[in-house]
Amino acid sequence: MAGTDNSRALEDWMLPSPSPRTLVSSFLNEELSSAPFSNIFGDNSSNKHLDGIEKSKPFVDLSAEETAQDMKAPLQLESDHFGANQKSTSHGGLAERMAARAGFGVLKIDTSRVSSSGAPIRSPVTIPPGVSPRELLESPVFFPNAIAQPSPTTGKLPFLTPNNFKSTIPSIPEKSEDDLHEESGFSFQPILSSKRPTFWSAEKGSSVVHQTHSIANDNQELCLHANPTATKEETEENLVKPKAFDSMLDNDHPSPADEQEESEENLNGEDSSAPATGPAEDGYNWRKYGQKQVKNSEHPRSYYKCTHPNCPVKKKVERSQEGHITEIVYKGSHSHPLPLPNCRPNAPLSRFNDLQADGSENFSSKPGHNSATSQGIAPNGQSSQDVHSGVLETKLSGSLTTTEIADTSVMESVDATSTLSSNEADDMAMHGNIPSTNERNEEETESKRRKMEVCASTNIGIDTAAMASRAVREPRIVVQTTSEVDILDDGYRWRKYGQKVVKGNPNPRSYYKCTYAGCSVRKHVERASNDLKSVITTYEGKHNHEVPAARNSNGHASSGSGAAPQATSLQLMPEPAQVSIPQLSPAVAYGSLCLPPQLSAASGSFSFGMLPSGMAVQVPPLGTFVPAQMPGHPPPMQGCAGLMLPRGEMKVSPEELSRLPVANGSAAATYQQLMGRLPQGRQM
DNA sequence: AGCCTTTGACCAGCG
DNA sequence: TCGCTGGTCAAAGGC
Repeated sequence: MAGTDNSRALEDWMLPSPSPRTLVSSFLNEELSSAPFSNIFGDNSSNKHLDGIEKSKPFVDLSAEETAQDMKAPLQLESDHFGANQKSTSHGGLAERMAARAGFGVLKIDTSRVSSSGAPIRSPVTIPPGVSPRELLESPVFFPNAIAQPSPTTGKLPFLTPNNFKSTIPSIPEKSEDDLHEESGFSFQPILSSKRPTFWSAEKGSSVVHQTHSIANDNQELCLHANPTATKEETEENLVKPKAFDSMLDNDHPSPADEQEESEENLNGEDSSAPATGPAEDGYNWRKYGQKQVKNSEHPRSYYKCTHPNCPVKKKVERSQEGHITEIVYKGSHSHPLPLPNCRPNAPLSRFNDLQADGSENFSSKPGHNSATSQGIAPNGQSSQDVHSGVLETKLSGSLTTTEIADTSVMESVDATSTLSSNEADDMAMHGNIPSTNERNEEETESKRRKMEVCASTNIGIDTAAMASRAVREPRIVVQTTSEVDILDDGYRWRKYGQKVVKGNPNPRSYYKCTYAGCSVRKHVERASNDLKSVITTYEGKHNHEVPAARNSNGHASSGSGAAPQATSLQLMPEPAQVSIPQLSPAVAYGSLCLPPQLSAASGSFSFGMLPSGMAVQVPPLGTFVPAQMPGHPPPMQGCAGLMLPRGEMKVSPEELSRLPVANGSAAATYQQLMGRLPQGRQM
């Protein structure tokens, strides 16, 4: 079909673009993070986001004939999605509201540190001192697929592997735009991340940032925000954190779990001042249209609709009197990309301040995830799920289960935490058929899961009550992808210690332990009983270590797991074996055009931008250049390294740009060429 | 002024 | 057909 390629291309490229933040994070180290990121950006970059939105409609160059396999897919990079002035006005409440709206935890950014610097943040994209680039790096936005999701257990970004891309992307059905809109499945991308402060986090320390992308059917809404200046209500999304689950929907009262988390953070020396209050949002705008007390529930149920025109997505939220979210059920699939705070109509720029303060992210974010669609590869439905573009840094204070089946995503809370303390039991169960705690929990959770699966919708349930009662317990996270992917390759190293067939699923379940010394994280992987292409991975526990160094194409761990690499240690690693850019989400494509970070590292600051609107450029193959692995950081997104230029900053004609050697992997050369065109003062 | 929340009433599905 | 229940509508008020 002639339209197939275009559709694919559209689908791929229309996906939510990675946040510049994420791009930056891919190559920044912690040292750099302390530098005033805003220095790089000129005033020009600020306050242009709105304008950029209008101009960026042709986000995707459909004229490109390259197929997804071509590695030459034209990419029109959008720039000016960055927010305007960054003002750390509101530090709390916004995130909470966002969380409530989106049903996700809100990333909280310690803006206090930012403000303390005394330097006004002008750059649309800024990384507050103290904010580790890791968070940026962990941004799910970078993940073209579910596999690329941050580890459910740690929130770290998983290492993107060619296999993942190859295995998932091809499975993405080609859809017309109409189809995308008609998709009713729920895309969900629960991403739990570490407690570390994230780029977006504005609240004290906080915690978990979840970032996802929504499909970008509507380019107009596909605005990238580097600027945390968003309005309160607009920033509350995309962030999914278990903690937030407790506090979603304007919960002003931290749950015991939250408190526990904070305590843990304190112990860890991490900023825990972040209030546990506030709802988490997924980046979408919700309008409450009803509330009522439902039978058999001690908690009132609130009904929300996505405020986007013609968007059928609804969600139900139940929360306890204490404000704890007890259940969130999503229905439908967003027919639009995640509305970014500064992209929203009528959204005052001043509100961005709140966004930043709250650390909410701006990118898409639909709960739900799946290998193919998460991170914006596919908009909706089976193969395409909305992606949460928001950064989610999560405090895993509760149990969380995510299940996706076909176009249905289900996330429900499960009492699986008890299994965390019974690893031995699991072992016994493995070898002696003794029901492990897992399995015991499984039964009770299974019914819930099935119940939710029955609904052709995405459900997110958070049993906050259970969470409260098990405040300290580790969460159990179940992620079911709709594509056949090697979900095992999540960046961590696992040792298989058993396999068995569990009740209700003819497919054997494989049990794995994290091979890291002292790490008790386990997971089991099985295919869905009703969908051979779906893989359900259940994680238990949280990694007490960082994601192991990324492995190169040969399967060997890359260097960098030891000493902290400098931001300038960007490595050019031709990896022909890797998936070509066209097979990746726009996020990757963006990253491919990013410029080498080391050039910006000299000044201790960095910035990024995007290519001028209307430009379609060829992107280098994935892996053309890869930032060095940073200790304690997830493997950098391959192909994502660099500096992006604010739109308008770079005066390069499409013709010239197309000739830039980015396609052959010469990112540095590209960078230099581009930088040479930048106005003085913009360069690093 | 516009958006959102609240809240009581209404509607629809189901047993 | 009726009652129950969940879901939705829409007016009113707040922000």
